[in-house]
Amino acid sequence: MKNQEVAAVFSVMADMLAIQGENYHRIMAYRRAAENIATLGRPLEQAWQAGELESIPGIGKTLAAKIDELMRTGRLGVYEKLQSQVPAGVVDMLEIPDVGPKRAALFWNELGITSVGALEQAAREGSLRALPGMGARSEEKVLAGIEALKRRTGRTRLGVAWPLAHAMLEALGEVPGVVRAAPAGSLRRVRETVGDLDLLVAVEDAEPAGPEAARRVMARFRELPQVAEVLLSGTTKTSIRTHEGLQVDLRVLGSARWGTALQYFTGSQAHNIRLRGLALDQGLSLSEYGLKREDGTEILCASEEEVYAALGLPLIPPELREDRGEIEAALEGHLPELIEMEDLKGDLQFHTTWSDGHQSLLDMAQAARARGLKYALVTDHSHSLGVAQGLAVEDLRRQRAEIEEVNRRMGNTFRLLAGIEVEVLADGSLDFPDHVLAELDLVVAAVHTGLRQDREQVTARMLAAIRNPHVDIIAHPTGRLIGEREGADLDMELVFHAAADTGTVLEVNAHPSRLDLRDAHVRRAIELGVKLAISSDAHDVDGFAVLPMGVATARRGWAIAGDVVNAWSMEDLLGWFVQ
DNA sequence: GCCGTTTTCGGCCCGACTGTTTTCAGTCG
Repeated sequence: MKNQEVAAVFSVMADMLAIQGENYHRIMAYRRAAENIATLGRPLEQAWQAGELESIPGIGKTLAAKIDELMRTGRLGVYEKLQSQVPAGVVDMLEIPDVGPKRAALFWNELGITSVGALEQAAREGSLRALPGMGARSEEKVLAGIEALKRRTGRTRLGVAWPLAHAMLEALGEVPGVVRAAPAGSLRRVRETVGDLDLLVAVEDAEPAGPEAARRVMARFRELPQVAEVLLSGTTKTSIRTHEGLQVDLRVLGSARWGTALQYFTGSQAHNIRLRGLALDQGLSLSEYGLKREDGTEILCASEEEVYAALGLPLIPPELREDRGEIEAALEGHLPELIEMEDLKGDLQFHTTWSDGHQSLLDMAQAARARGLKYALVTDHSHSLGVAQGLAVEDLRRQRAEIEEVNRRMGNTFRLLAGIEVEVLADGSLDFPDHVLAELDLVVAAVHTGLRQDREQVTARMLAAIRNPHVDIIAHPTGRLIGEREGADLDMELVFHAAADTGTVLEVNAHPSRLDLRDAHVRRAIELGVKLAISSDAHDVDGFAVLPMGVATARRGWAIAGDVVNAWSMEDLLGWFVQ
């Protein structure tokens, strides 16, 4: 069984136990296990075979035994028993905003409702308002929630969420009395998709100017053009839904509490729970408003550094805050010195008008240099990728002459390297003969077609490309498009081992629709000794702007500059591939 | 159900907002 399948079983079990009114902490144990399995980065089956299940955080004897049963039989007795007790439609109701386990159980037990459709009908008939704790307003909210559920499009990609958040923050930043405005939540942790947006605004601390400014911020927020519906609005918190159906939560606090607030609203929830536990161990209670001692006195933190320092920890970068070992590493003083955008010295994939790019070699080279890069590898498509007007062998040689001309014009401030994004064909062979590839500085190989091949076939094809002595880098290894298309069904463990053996570099494609390798794969690849390239895949001069998202994805995978070949000097980079 | 240089039992983060309530439960993050 795959990680996602096991995680889904535990997640649904958590929902069912919640509906049955089970102990809250037992439910949380199932949720934590599901989360950790889903983001493990290596096959759970492998950990199972190695007898290492209990080394996974949140997996103890009981859950390890359940995983064992799932792996051996594909079934889980206690899960099937729960399924016979709690109808699937009742679990589905938890997807509705403002319907949690208590209300789902209420609707089911009191009115015999076992589906979202039946719930909608009951709400329309006015039968929910008579239930204990319910009323006409609550009934309306259930209906509105069902409507929102029907419109919902799932998680929003980073490339969409990021500009939206910054547009809203810019407007809020103009309100008089605002001191700071920043994104928090999964956007600040730079997850590849976000479920909602969390925005944080600090106003001046003075009375009554601060509270007045806070009211102005809330009013301005409710009236932003992106807002379709105000879900709730109080003095510190307002939630809205955009026309696209994305929920945006805004919190406003005094700037003296900025550190605890930013820390808290950045999350993740699992990270925060651990942090609050650490605080309690030291006789402190941590909230978004500050640290409280047992005698009730407060410690205010204006910066996140102060929050972590108060708990005896160094600042943990937002990208690591997922409770995947970062707190232990911080306690032991072993936090990695994560790669930073400033470390990048070059780019190892971009396109020009020679194939499907929109600008010339010279324009692209100048744009890359303007972003502080020292070198870039030209990687137009090879000819079999007809949709991208791929290059034929003779085009490649003419392009080489132009590359050399651009290099002469740019002098010693910048260097273009001659490369190609060569197609890996259906049988694992490459689109160009070896002697052509041998003429290039570096060769990037990519699979664009036949991604649906079965696991064995597509993995064999990828391994053939990795083992080809002319191939230096594998572009966007899985080929996934976030929210649109699953990647190829590759055996990533085999891919990583092969890449480590041959020294073949795997790309972290920085485009927000790809981010491929993804964060969990980055971490596993590094563990196995694989080197990475963070590449823009730019098709125009603005395309280099995505590089920070690639860097952030690498950081989420605990990458340091030494793991990333384009954080090295050009000499070191080229030297790596001659070995 | 997990977890432990204060514990193998007894803890397990903390607060805002809403609606239905005369003091709080449910949901959410």
